Amino acid sequence: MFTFKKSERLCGTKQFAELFASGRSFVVFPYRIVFLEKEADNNPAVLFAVSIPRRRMKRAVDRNKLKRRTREVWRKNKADLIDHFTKHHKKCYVAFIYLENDLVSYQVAERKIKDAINRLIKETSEYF
RNA sequence: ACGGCAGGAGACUCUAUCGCUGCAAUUUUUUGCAGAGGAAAGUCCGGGCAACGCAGAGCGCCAUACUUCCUAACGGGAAGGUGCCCGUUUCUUUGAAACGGGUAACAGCAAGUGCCACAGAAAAUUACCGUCCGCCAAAAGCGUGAUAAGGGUGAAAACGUGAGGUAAGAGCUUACGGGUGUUGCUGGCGACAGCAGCAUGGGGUAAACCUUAUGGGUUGAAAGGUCAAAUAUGUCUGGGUUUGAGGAUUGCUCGUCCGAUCCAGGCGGGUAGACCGAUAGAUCCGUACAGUGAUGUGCGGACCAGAUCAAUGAUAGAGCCCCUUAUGGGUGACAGAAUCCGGCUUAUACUCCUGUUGUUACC
RNA sequence: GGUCCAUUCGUCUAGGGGUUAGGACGUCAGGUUUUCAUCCUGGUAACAGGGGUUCGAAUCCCCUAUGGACUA
Repeated sequence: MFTFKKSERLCGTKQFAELFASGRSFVVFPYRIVFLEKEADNNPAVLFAVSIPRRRMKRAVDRNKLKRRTREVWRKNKADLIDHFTKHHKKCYVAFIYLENDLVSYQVAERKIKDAINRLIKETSEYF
């Protein structure tokens, strides 16, 4: 249940173009969350991506560290969201874009991402 | 003992749980193994590899620059030569020699051209003051006159000192010293060194244009190849004839080719995406031999990341280290593979080693 | 990933070895005006950082930092 395989990640030019062209977004600082609901198919219900702009984090070490922290928190907390979408026979693309100029600790990131997941469930529920 | 500087080596370890990427086995969900660096960085050089120029040649452009060697190659490295700087010792007190260390874009301004601000007479066929000669009885003054010793300027001033010589002077001559070029001999593979002879007086600047020698065809894996939904409808290969408007071809020129038509043959091109390129190699470890050394050769052993919106992580505990200190708290630098190798440069907490230097204490 | 370029007052720029680095806008002070604007006078303020070549470097060369362009 706490897996995070290749099939659960957002890959390819087309998927990213679709998400950023027609997706909606909100901000839970320090993350901006972009998401797009779709009809369910055989693939996993939620596809996830994280993006750290080079403009904000100069060094590759810091960008890697943040991406790994974000993915780790997502891996541990995504279960509620997957239940929510499979129950309504939908799927969803989600991207997290980092907005802060400094590193955040694991504990802060975990609290913020939990908030973001709850907000995402609330936002998408209005359409079902 | 402590501190500074320079160089070199290492650059956190282990356990548990939950995950990620690749490979192998098992077989259809499990198991096992492996999983960032000394700089992976900057992209400053050199190569492997690949495509292109439908043959190629020249010019241009770029790079390098003491010698010999190493290397696949290099602008890298090793050993040496020369100049400069520093230290020690000896002779001696002007200085010289030996040893050790550091340093050098160290070919050529004695090939040509350019530039050398201000100051100064003059910045390179010198002439303001001065000295001498001539005109004039003399002085003052004048001169297609001679000269460059003395003066001050400047970053830099036309070999230095003594003697002779001269109207006055001057390498004009000569002795000594030192510079440059060149010839011969000796030593060295060579750069070069030593000795002897001859010539010469020649400012600096090539990280100014340039000359000489050597090297480089151009472009880089987003190169390039295979399969191939969608979409659009032509295009390629070989041979012959004719002709050259326009075009293509590496920065330019020459050259070459495309063009028109006839004959024969073929079906291809290609976006999203997938795969190859792409991870076994100028590889690593140990050892013996050759060599002053860089390095090479032989033997034995090992397999050591391979992703593609991009893996190598998170949590907890223990140890190591630091600060306060019996508790407790904190830190672990620089930094993250992207086609692969060899270098260079830059960044680097802490620990250890070597050299050098300073302070304090003791003998 | 690769290939190039740039960095000069607060801003835009000139200068390509030789005075005190020039100009415009801005800003500050004074003057003009009853006051403000305009105008006039004067001031302030810069060669990205480090090293080298040279008598002398903003300029030439090397390293570093920052910013930008092109290439799918």
